[in-house]
Amino acid sequence: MPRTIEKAMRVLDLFSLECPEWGVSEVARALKLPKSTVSELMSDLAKQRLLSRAAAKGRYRLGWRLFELSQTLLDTTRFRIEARRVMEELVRCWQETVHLAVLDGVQAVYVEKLQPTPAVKIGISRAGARLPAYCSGVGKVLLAHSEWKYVTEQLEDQGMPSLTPNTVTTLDALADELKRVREQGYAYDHQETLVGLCCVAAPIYDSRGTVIAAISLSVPDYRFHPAKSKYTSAILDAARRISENAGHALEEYPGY
Amino acid sequence: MPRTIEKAMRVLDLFSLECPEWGVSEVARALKLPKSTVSELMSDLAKQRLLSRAAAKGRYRLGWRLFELSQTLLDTTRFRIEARRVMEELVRCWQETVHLAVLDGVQAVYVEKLQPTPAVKIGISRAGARLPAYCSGVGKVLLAHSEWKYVTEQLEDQGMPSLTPNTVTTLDALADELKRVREQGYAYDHQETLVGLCCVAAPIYDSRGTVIAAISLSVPDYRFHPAKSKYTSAILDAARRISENAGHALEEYPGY
DNA sequence: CTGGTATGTTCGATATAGCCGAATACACCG
DNA sequence: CGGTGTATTCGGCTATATCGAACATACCAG
Repeated sequence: MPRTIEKAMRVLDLFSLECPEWGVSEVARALKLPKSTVSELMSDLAKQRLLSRAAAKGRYRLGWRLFELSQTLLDTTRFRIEARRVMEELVRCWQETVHLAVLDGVQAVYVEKLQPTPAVKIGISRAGARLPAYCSGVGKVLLAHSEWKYVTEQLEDQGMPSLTPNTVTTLDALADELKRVREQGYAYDHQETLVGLCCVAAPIYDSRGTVIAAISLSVPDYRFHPAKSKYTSAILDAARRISENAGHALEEYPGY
Repeated sequence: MPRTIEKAMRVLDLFSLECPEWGVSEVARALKLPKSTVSELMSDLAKQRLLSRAAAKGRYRLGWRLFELSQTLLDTTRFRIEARRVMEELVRCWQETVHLAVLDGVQAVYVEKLQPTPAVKIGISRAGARLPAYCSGVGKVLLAHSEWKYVTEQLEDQGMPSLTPNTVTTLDALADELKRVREQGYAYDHQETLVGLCCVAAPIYDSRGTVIAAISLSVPDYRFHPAKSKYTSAILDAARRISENAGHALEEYPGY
């Protein structure tokens, strides 16, 4: 179990929107490691272009090799192109925010976020953001179709802190909820991530019938309830079209 | 000098558009390393979410952590938003391919590529692609404004293979060319990357007057020469607008 | 022009941590 | 069922990452 990789990731994880630049000493302080260790580690990360620095002894930024690798990841994620097309249509039609997410461990990673043009920004979500899956619509859809044994293990380790009063915070409650999600073929999020915000989310299947992603509509509370069923069928239809394009034969699966 | 990082990158670099999935044995064979070593390394990369695998013992794909990190890189690259706006305008106006690139070492990395809608695809370039800088328009612009000492060192190591008969292949010729680029404030690429393709490229400055990126128009040979000067002033104008938006006071620099 | 306190890098002895071969386990195929 | 192909586990060896001290710079205030 190469600890070097882990340490390297702890360094990379420091870089964020708020703190996009880090010096050796700052990192050493933040991670409580000797400066010398950090200096060598970061210089090597820079050699591999995972980090870059403007001046020869200046502070570091994230390196373009990350973008490179990320692009080959995206370019080999087939459903993304069709998903984007359908998402654009959804936004145009409903004037609400649409998310596309994949499961990574027990966390949902937003692959794409589309908003009605010059809208009020919703919450903190952005493409590339990572969020515990148990407390969002897309997340619950993804968990519902993954191995329960693994999910419990992970969540027992990581805990289930509540983001709002409505967040599911026990494994039992989550098991019930996921069962419902599987049966009905979609998931609601009633202000579980953010107070005042509701979502409907539906699974995207590939040709083997595996759930590979989830798509959701996010709508402010007051606008959501009156038209709940309309939003639901809209997101189901969108998910179905993306799945079909990915080669999925739909008839056999629930919710359609 | 942590060799672990280097090895990890050698693994990640195997993943490409053509080969997006790798098993442990395949990687071991490709890198001529013991399976056991590779197994542990890749399993750890997966723990850090730099790799992911569908099944518990299946083949690996690139992991979403890469996308996550890449997004914070992009989101902290300020000039990108304005650059994209200007690029869209360029494409609409000239109906030609536009590239945005940054320098990484002595290689150019394409940050963005825009094409006239359903056009013939130009060459192999795509966002996220990496290309030796000495043989492209954007590359020469970027090299022209970076430290010559470092450039020579690197190019002596890496060599300067020619991609077309027109490629600059000696340091002396490159020095001359870069001098010209600095003086005139833009660079031409006359079929140096790809036979039949020409470019004009111009530098993008930040508020401190540092060149942070380059933008280019790529035009088929036969269309380029008749309208060379039009394309040139178009790309200069675009670069100027992006630079200004990035806080650059333009008057003091050549080429404008 | 100091002395003080930041910064980042270099070095070498130390012990840790990653490495590799052999053994294990599982899948698939004829 | 043996014969391939996967991938993982184990443990001993040694290479290798680590850490503190020393060394460079740079900056600021007295």
